[in-house]
Amino acid sequence: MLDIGLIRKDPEGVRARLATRGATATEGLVQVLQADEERRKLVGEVEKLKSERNTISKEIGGKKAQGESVDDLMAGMKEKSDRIAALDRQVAEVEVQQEGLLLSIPNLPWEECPKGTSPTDNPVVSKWGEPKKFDFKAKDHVALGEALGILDFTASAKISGSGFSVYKGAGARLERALINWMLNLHSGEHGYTEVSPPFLVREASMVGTGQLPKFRDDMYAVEGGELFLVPTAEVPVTNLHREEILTEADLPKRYVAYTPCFRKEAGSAGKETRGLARMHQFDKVELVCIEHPDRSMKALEELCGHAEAVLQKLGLHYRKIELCAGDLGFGAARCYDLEVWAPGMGQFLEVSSCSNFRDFQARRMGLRFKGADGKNRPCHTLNGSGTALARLFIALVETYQTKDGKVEIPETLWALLGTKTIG
RNA sequence: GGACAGGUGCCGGAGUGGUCUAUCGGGCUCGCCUGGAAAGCGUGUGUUGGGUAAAACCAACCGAGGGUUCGAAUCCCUCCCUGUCCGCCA
Repeated sequence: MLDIGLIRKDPEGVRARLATRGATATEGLVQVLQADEERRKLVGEVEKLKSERNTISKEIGGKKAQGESVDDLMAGMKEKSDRIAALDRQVAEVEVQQEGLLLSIPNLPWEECPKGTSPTDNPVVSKWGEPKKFDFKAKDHVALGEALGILDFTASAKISGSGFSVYKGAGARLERALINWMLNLHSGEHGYTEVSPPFLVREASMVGTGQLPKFRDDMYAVEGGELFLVPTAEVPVTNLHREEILTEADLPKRYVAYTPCFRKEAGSAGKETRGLARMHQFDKVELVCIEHPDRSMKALEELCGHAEAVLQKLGLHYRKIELCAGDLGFGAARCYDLEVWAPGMGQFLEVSSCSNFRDFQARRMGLRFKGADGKNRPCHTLNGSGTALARLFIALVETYQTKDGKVEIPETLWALLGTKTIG
């Protein structure tokens, strides 16, 4: 959520920065300013009346206590109260309107965000490793996995339909080993506190991180309740400190959490849907950081480095790209994507998205810290996948496949997996 | 799911219609005192919105939302949460 004070103070500056996201990003700006002006006018009016009412009510109390007549004071009080009630209703109405508009306006891109309007404008920041070369025709993970009996798409389709997966045997164990290994890495070596959060969250939490109200169609809602299945651990974990005022000494807060992620993926049918690449349910280990505004850009580099460490330790070729303003997610001010090379599919797959939201989410969830000057300011929040499973699984089995259809597992996972080779 | 008891400030804990400007105690801040500390004394101590150059000042907030009233922490309704017991259950 943008700061209404900033919009009021510099509407043209805000408009110009939002416009770098694309033409539709500035929708609602005019209306939100109108609502703000209307709201302040009404509030001024009603508070003056309330002040008068408070004064007279006290006088009535005092006179009654001394047995004096209060008839003259009572005259007109009912009308005043009715007028206040009517104005209060108007204020509430305008507030709801203003809040709704503010919640639907995306974040301001970082001042130095790459310009651009589509994914093709995203600059490649760096590459790590080399694409794996084979002296045979590399299979994709679907062919490999089904032949090895570690993936069963027939079963998952039967149980739940398309967009779901069944891992079996060494496949299931590999999934679990990867989750454990990543949690151990981030909590043990990168200084994150491990959290195991709820997988169902209330609407307010989804509003806090920005999924709602705008992206309701992408979320799974529990029938009859107001709970939603988490689309990412970012939601429950960032909301750990919702409506809190932290001290500067509390910052940074770093959390790592494993959760399954549930996404409807509405409108993405047919794109990248082969095998495990796009699921309605997938596992993910997520990194979350709550930081001081002065340090959040540095924290983004660190957090992204922690995600990169996963790919490096597994010896997987990947590239790091920075999203241009036009490709930035709704709440992000700056974002890096990590894309791992899947040699069987012959393409890069996004396994991590590391974003700095600055104060956008913090404003929505009332997450503040008390500064040295005693003033409360919104914290900055960041998160990044560290990393997403399914696609990591794809890259791993496709990269380490052998000519005879086996998979040779990197040494880092041997102990947790209990074997060096699958097949 | 059922019954009962609760939810007040940083913490404990009063307050059942009117100077509540939320008693009191503890904690913490700053100051005095002291060689230094403790004790003691004094002082201050929330959030949000409006307002202002900044203040002053004003309004709202006693779990949340409605209602009654000139006036609500207090009375009424709905909901949420916590505790205890019962039921159910991994």
